[in-house]
Amino acid sequence: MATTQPAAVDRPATIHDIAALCGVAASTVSRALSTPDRVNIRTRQRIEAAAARLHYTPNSQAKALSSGRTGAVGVLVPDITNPFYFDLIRGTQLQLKAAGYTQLLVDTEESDEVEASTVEQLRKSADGIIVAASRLSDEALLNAAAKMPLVAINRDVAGVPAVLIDTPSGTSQALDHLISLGHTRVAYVAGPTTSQSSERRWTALSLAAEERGVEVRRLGPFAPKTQSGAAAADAVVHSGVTACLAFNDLIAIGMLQRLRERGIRVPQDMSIVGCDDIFGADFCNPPLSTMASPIEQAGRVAVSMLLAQLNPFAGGGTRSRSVMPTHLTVRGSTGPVRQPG
Amino acid sequence: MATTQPAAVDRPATIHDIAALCGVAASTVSRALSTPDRVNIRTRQRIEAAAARLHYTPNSQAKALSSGRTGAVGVLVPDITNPFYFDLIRGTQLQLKAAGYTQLLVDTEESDEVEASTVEQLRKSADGIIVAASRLSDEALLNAAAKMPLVAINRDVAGVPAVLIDTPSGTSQALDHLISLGHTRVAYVAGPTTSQSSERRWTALSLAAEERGVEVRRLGPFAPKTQSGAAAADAVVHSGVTACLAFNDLIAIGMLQRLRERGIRVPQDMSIVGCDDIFGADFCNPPLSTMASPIEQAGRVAVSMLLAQLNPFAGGGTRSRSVMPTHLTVRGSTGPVRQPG
DNA sequence: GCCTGAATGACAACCGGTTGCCGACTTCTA
DNA sequence: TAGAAGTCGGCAACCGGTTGTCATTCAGGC
Repeated sequence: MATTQPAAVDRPATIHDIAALCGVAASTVSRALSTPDRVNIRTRQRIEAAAARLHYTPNSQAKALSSGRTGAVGVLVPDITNPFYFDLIRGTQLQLKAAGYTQLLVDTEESDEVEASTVEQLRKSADGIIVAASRLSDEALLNAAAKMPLVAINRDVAGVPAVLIDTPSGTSQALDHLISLGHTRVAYVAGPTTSQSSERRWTALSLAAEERGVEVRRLGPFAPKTQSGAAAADAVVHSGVTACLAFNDLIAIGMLQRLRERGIRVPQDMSIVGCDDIFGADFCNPPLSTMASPIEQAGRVAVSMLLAQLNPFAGGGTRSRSVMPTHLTVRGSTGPVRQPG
Repeated sequence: MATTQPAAVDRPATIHDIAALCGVAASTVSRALSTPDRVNIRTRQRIEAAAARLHYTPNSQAKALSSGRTGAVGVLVPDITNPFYFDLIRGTQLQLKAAGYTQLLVDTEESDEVEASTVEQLRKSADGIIVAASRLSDEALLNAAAKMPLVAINRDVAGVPAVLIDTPSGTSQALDHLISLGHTRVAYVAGPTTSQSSERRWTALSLAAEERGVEVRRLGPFAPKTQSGAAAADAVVHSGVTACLAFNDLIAIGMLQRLRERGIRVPQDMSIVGCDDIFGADFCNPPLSTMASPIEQAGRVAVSMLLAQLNPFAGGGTRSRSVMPTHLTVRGSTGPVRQPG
């Protein structure tokens, strides 16, 4: 059967096949498909019919090569398996797809070198990139942003368009919450020293604490993984505080486990506030009070900002900075301070 | 400073730039870089030096267009935010990167149509694809596999290379575990009807139950999300069983929450076994007994099988099927049956 | 009936590589 | 020293589109 078909070898159809079928030049086919106004409506309809008949799909490589636009956007995250990024990735994916772009997702393995080389490579194979929690130095990031359209997420560098999640201001909410429960000695369980948001959060927190006349101390740094939770828990207990803010939910969840092993009750003996409201924060034991942020939305916003850079027409004034609010979600891991004595 | 540089407009260097710099033809540069034996060692070294000086990086689009190889592999998952896929994705990513390939990750949104169109598109822009938990019909999948190198994960279709996770045999372990705890009435909380593994698991389970003389009943189907857990929990309670196997951990975790709301204790009043051992299964409340499988390894194996298809040399006999074992991990969600009366 | 201009479509160069083919130069052999 | 064999590098076509330029056609205006 199949062999009796006239034209179709089972190779994807090209514009040349369509051109031959319609008796026009390949360039006409190209125009009919990309700038329909440039071609007579009758010709165009013939071409469209032929394209449909041949199941024509444009070759994105060729398109990219000749037009310089790849239709792809790189999304760089430090660690795919960190649940924090799930919703972010989903947000970017949905928004990119809606705009007809392909998402190139890369795990940079928490490494600035991998990140740098990925950026360099993507410079040719993507139209722009979105970098979450970049490990690059300020100048390296600025440099990258100068070379190609780029939006950073959770990284604040002058001159680099960014979507920021305003956890610093969330920390004062969290602190107020703890104060309202009677806590006066609070620890901050810091994330990696390379994390800008950890730094900014600490700054905001210590400032807020000073204003309110409570004591905060900083512990760490700890890697943002559940495995670090044990060490963090021990450090917190040893420090003598009654409550703590963890850099993120992974650490907080790890702490929960360690504290249970040690027979320290949460929240009776220790209150814990996490950050990010990741998958799992609502069903761990006890459920985690945490600073929730609209991560998926952050992803979408980042995409919109990038697309605005890519085609400056299409309205939508090009914001170069967007701050997502954070709010405290109180669950079971925070409670009144234990009355001494 | 930068403006005083002679050649470099700030455009990525091409082989033509190198050729001009070395006084050779572009084709020679191409050969020096891709088939080094084909070119004199002295010429080659000059070219390599020039390439380094110019920070030359090959343009992958152009490479793909002319050679037909893209250096990319598509990885399709039904839902990126399902934690089950995290480790899978990480496994494929690591293995692909090690082999010098780029991973194109796509979320097919649980839709066979999206999946089909993605496959069609990837046919040109990737050298091969890995499809996890395909929603395609058997014939569609077979057809896709005929058109391009493809490896399926968790999908068993004759003629389609696959990595299978042997949960069916895991179910009898789980059943034995429950029987050893005294349970005789057990429910299977089924996943989507489109899921082949749900079907196979049910088949294996009902067979094992018959052999052992215990009663199993099937409930569902339920969507593989925590949100479905509530309905599943209610159905299980209503069915009068004392233990159940859930299609996956997401449903099981959702059930845990619902049961707690209803004041039904796990495991005293109801034992639950999940499947997949996803992120969160170890810290939910109570920690979930579950069928654990080496998902990351499954991803790696899938990549190896695909690469074996791509370059049939390089040894490593092309297996077309690989089965990953499953084992039961017992945690807190299963316990002795409650003595009636 | 001629001129102007818009509409239309063909031609060809180009994007950045790869690769088949061939000629020139070396080197080895007889 | 001539001829054969092998090395090495250049030419040019090609991958599948895009796009600037230009010739042709046709309609309308005078």
